[in-house]
Amino acid sequence: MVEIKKKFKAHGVTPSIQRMLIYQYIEKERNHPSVDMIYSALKSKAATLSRTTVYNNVSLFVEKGLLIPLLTKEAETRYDLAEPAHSHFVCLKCGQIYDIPSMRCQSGCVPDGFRVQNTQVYLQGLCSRCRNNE
Amino acid sequence: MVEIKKKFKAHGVTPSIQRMLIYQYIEKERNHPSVDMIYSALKSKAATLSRTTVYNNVSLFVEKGLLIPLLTKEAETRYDLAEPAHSHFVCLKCGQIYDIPSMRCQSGCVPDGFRVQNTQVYLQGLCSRCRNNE
DNA sequence: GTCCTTGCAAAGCGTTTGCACAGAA
DNA sequence: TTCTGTGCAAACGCTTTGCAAGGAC
Repeated sequence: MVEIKKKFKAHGVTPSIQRMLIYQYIEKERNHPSVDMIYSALKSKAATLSRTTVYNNVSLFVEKGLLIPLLTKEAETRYDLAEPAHSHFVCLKCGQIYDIPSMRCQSGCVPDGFRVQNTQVYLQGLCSRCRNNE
Repeated sequence: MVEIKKKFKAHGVTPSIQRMLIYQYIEKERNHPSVDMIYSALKSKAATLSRTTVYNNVSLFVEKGLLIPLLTKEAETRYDLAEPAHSHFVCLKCGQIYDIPSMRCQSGCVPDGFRVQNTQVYLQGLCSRCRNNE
């Protein structure tokens, strides 16, 4: 918890009980959760927690650079720690999202005058579990 | 139109007037359109066209491998030609999506037993127009 | 006739917004 | 008090679904 407060301070986020719980959940579970996954997991610990608060705070975390929203085709947006940078493998069968080492791509692909700020790489295919169950 | 019919046949899509118009629009405009962009552009040419038909057919095109849905954080899903494979640059300021050459990433990043079927790379930053207007 | 396609209308669902209350400084 | 954070309820908007009518074969 002390670590989380430090991280909040470094990113200009004032702590609250709800914020701590939400961030702690994401950092601990590493399951690329949706708002509803966070809400469902935490409402037993914080009975009055509302979905709105989860929405408010994951948006704040994204704005402050603590989280990134993952680009998926699912209806629900899923979130992940912004640091350290890494790429993702999405299983087309079970939908599981796996963290993989950050992939670097060669430069020179962008037209003159464009400035790249960040890169998101999504590998799509079958994970080993789903291949074994085929 | 004859070309489109050939392409449809090669992908197992039976032609209809609506399907031809929709695919022709995407192929010609190259603007990574949303369903609504397609619908708005075509309803003058086909007065009875419905949004449902556009939804039905872009989904069919995706299923048959003619289109891919782009991974974006916008509310509306946007679509692009599946072939030839290429990557995308998304301007964080104006939202414009640019096609860029397909970026290849080095192998060995995926755990054993995983099979990669395709890769989607999104570069995010500022396009030259937005940089000049800063 | 059968089967596929179209398209209107309504429902579904994740997300956002309005607003009032609570809590900290 | 003043400002920030919380959370209920309602609204919003993209998408999906139900279903009936039209068209091809």
